[in-house]
Amino acid sequence: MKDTIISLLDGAIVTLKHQGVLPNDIQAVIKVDPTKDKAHGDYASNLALILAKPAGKKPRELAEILIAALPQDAAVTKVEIAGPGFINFFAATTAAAQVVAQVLDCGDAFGRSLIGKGEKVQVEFVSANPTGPLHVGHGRGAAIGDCLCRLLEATGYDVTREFYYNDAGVQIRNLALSVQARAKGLGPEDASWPKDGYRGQYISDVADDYLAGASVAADDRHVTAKGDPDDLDAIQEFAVAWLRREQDLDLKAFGVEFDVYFLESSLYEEGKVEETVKRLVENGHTYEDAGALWLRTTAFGDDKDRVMRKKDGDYTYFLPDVAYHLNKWQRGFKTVINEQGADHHSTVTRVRAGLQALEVGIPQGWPDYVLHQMVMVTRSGVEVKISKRAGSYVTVRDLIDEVGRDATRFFLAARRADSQLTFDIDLARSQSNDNPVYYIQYAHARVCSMLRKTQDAGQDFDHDLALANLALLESDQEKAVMNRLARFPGVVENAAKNREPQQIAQYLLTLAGDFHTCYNAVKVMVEDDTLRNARLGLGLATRQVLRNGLDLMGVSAPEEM
RNA sequence: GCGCCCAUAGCUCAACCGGAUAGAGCAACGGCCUUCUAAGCCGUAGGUUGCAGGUUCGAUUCCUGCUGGGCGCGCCA
Repeated sequence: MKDTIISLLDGAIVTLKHQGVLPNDIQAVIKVDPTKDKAHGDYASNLALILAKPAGKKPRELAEILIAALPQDAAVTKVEIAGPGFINFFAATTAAAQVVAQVLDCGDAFGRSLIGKGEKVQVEFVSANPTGPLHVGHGRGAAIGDCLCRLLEATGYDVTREFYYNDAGVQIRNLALSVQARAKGLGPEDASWPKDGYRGQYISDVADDYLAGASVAADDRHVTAKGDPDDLDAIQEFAVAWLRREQDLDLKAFGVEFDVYFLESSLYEEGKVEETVKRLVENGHTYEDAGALWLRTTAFGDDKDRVMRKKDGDYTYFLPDVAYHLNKWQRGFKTVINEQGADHHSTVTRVRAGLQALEVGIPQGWPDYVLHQMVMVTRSGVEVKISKRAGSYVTVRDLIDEVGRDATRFFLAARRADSQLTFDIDLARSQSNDNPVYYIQYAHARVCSMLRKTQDAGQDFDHDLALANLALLESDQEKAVMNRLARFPGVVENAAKNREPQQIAQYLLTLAGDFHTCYNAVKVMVEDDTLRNARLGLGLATRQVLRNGLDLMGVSAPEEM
């Protein structure tokens, strides 16, 4: 429909250029948008406003000329000029109703597109170090990152989900020391407890399993405990595997799967870190000062230079980061999106600067970042800060256990990444109309119920009869639903392009609202076969889009509630 | 002090690369279940989009300055 209108307007411009009414050199990107207010018709274009200046005419006057030159089309019943010069189009019912046929025809594919042309995209998200269970912040990253991947897949990209983690640094040593302390019967209150040791209950669990000689299997490793409390390296190996498994279980419970787990240690083992240093030094972007090796990142927009190699000879985290991203580039990812907590935003400029200094043709501003702000969890209006499992933070699993996977995913992905999020446990777990997840799922279940009812009555849905009678869907409420359905592909495209998963959540809420309104206004189970089937067709199309949208968020679409 | 992000109804949040009268939900008030699931619907009320300027036909959206909040400013990650 939208495309039809664009081509009509295009036709008008061509005609007017021929007639000399419009200058030939005029270039216009024709924009047609669905209207917010149905008094403005179904679609509107600001073309006359855009062209007014180059055409040397007043907007409303130009709008009149454009309308006069508009080719006839059965899909458009009325065209009006409104406001400062908008051209409003009223779609014929039959034309608008075609979306129902289209949705039923496309099924799961409705809303999907090939915009990405199979281009490889890598999305790195979560990337938690294996030092504890995943916390809410990781949860937000997981929800946003996974939804983003689903959006990119739906728009035709070849997506790789990647999880990067450090399995060897100072913090991992700290983990091993903490487990060792527990294995030796020490607690945080003891004088010899490691400085900055991890205190959660899970540390004791790891220690117990280690002493018991347990085996753990994670996605990318399998380790059997040695049981010797004096062997710190063995403890470390076991602890990392144990927490990798723990995080695997967190992610599994959350319904997120990764294609690649990338180990920071592999960059050292394969000499990638050394290579990166060498390249940076050769390019003349480094210098030594106070026993450390520095990279002149200020030459690439950073506000201070950064240490690459500490005076003790170890590298800072920053260097493997650069090596890792070089690796991504070398794997052929022209588009890489890093989903991270905004508390790490300072790494963005740094990593990009390092990549520029490599001088290997990586574009400025590569890779892309999606940064999410902090999450605060509240219960009964009070911030929740502790969890038995992890000690000082709320875990993803705590939330899933308490409010369920659907609500957790929805709540964490339904807000813009760059605004702070308050996760209200009471709201998320309430089985009531306060809860937006249920509002959407209920709409889906309602259609399913409707379908069951007709089947019970021996009035099975007649697909052909429905499609032949879509013109009967005449009420304002039905039209509102149809117009909403028609917008879905555009919303998906936009959400993917802008990397904004929350747009899907928002869309689903409005679609569910349109549907509930329609449900109350228009009865589906009527005697008239043609009418009943047409309406049922609309219901089924709505169900399909709700399902497709929920699937993009990784949220289930229950058949009954 | 410097950098990044945010500020929209009493509360939680939307607003589709600048569009028409800024929208939902919750909370408040008034209605709707012998009829497809009331986890729903209809109606009423609620706003100087933090403040002050600027850009233009038009600004919640873009720019500048301020105020308030979050995060960061390690040879930690």
